Amino acid sequence: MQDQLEQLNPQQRAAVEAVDGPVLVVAGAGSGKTKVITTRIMYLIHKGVSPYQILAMTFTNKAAQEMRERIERAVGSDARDLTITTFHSFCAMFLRREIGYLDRDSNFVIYDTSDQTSCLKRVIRNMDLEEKNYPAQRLRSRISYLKNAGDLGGELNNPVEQLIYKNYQEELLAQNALDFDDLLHLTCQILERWGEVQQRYRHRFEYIMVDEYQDTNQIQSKLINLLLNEQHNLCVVGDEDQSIYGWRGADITNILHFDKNFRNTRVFKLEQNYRSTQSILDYANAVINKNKLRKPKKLWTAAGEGLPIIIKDEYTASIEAENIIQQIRSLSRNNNLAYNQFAILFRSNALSRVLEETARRYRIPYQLIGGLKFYDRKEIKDLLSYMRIVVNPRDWTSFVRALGVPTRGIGAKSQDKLYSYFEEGSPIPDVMARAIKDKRLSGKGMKGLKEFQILYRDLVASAETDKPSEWLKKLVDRLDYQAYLEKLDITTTDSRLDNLQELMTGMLEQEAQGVTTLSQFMDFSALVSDQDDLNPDEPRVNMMTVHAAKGLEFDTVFVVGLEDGVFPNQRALDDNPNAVEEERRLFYVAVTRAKQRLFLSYARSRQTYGKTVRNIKSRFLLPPKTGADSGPLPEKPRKPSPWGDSATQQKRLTLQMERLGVDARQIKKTFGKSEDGDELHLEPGDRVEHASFGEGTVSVVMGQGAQRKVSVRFPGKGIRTLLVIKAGLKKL
DNA sequence: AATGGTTCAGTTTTT
DNA sequence: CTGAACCATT
Repeated sequence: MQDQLEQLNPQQRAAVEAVDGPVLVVAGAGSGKTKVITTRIMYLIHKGVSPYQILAMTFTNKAAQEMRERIERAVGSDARDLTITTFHSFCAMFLRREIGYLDRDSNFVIYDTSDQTSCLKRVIRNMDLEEKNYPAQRLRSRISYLKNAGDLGGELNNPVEQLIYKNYQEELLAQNALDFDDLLHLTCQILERWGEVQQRYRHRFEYIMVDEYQDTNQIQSKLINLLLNEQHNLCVVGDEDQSIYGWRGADITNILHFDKNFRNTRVFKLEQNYRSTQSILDYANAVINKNKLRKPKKLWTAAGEGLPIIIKDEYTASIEAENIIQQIRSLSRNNNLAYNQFAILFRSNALSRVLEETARRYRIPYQLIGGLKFYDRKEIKDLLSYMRIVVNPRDWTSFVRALGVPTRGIGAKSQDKLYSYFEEGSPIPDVMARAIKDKRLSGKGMKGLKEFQILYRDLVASAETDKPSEWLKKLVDRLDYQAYLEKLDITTTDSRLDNLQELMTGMLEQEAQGVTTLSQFMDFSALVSDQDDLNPDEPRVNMMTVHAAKGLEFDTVFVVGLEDGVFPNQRALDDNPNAVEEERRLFYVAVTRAKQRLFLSYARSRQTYGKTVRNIKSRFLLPPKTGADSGPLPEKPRKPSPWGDSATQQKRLTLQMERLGVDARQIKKTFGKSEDGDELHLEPGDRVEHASFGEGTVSVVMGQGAQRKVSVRFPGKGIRTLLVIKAGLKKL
């Protein structure tokens, strides 16, 4: 333990050792925040606190997993009893145990954003309202905002909307479903109303820590208060300058007023930055200094001045993109930087198009992070909808979806008829039985419904005996889902089938971790994001929104589209000064992602929604220290082939061939036997070594030959799925 | 009921 | 430029 403490700087160490009472750690960007939290937890364990009594809340699964693994590496199996989870997972687990207090069934399903929208549409349809006057998506986000801001239902504009809201909640109840926000609300409700439950949890968790506290909203802060006992052993870590989720109900005053809300708060400021050069930090400090809603803080580094920041004024967005891609190409060559050391950040996803096109044209590999989420994809949602009605026979939203995949001759009118049975309180199996008995549907629809009924029975039976992965395989076969996808759109079938394979892999991985029921898998799929899917070892340029980049770092960062109306966006400019401050914090987050090089650019004109728009440069841009806008960096003399040995060369060629769509067998032929993934015999449980991840344990093996893939659990890096021929694994 | 063509509105998203 | 929503066919 002494070792761990000595690795910390004085402020970090003080924050770690201050274990009792309320503690606020103001952790600037790149100041070693995760290290402080994990060391603090180890320190608590070292001092004799039972891991069972420690709770750490994060916002993402990725953060939670990372912390758990860091601690596991240091303290071993003691880490198992720690509760390190996201707010939503914590509440889901809590409610599976305790929702009975509210007279509700613990088999509830969790509705994601698109389920919520479908459910709202059902409600609006039931109310005989014009759907175009009440756009379900807009209402969904308003309702969600109000729930998060702790302003339950009171602030909707008009009586009709309030009624929609009321009916929506009733519909969720009838479907035995909770939306993301309800997870938190119902948890708080139970803790508030039942003292004995609250006592149980308050005594269980003696020490509570909250990560990214600047992003908590009212309901989350309320939850923490409900869990906290009279000792007030609460440590929150965050940075008000990185609060960028206000539009979702996050309340920056939670962190700004923390020391007022808790008397005797000890405050520790982490201002030493271990990520960026001094020029980057100076720029970042100057940017954020313009904000009023903050407490003074100044990042510094021992790393030295570094390269100047470069600001570029471009005529058009395509020229901007072109210059960036060329810059990446030459930096990569001259400084021997792999493509994944670069990131291009933008304010909104719409800006990514021109960058993608340019990267493709120059054959620079890239990966776009964010966009459509894995579990939001049609093919995934289709199959999950079957899974969900098996687990929860009241999930009408999923039932309707499943009925339409593949099409069974049951359209809106028939759905309405079926719904009338559901409204009377029948669960889905009864709805089907009654509709068939009463002959409520005509010809085609009746046939479809009968087939569905049999399928449903079989799926329920299969769920009781089979492992989730076997269950899924049966489902795909029974639906002849591949044929359905081909008929739907042959051009997308391949990628959709890949996604199905991915779903299968995810399921096998979960099974390897002890998941045995569909219900457990469903919670997992509802509560993960695919931020975890960011593949840092692939040598590809990263493109993402600034929101998606939070918490990440890259050697070289390009921030594009720095124009008034784009970044800051128009909405913020039309709104109040606080909105512009949030945009500025977003810009601050963007620039603090860079370790060595930072390029900022704006274009005088850009295509928006297919129209050419002229913009002026962003009010956020400050002149760089060196004065005038600089040109490209002076190029270093070219080094001889930076790509090293022939094995690396071969890997690169393989990658390139794959990108060009060369058949796997052909690749195998080109490189001979050595590229056969079967050569290296691996099975679950094997220990392997990877060049950048280090040692890990194989959890799943799938596919054959050149396509053979393995999932490996690397402590500290999570589970990675790797192609055997590409990964260069060494068996230990 | 399903399909194909038209019009129309639109940023950011940890769960 | 994109998807969602709407409308007119079969």
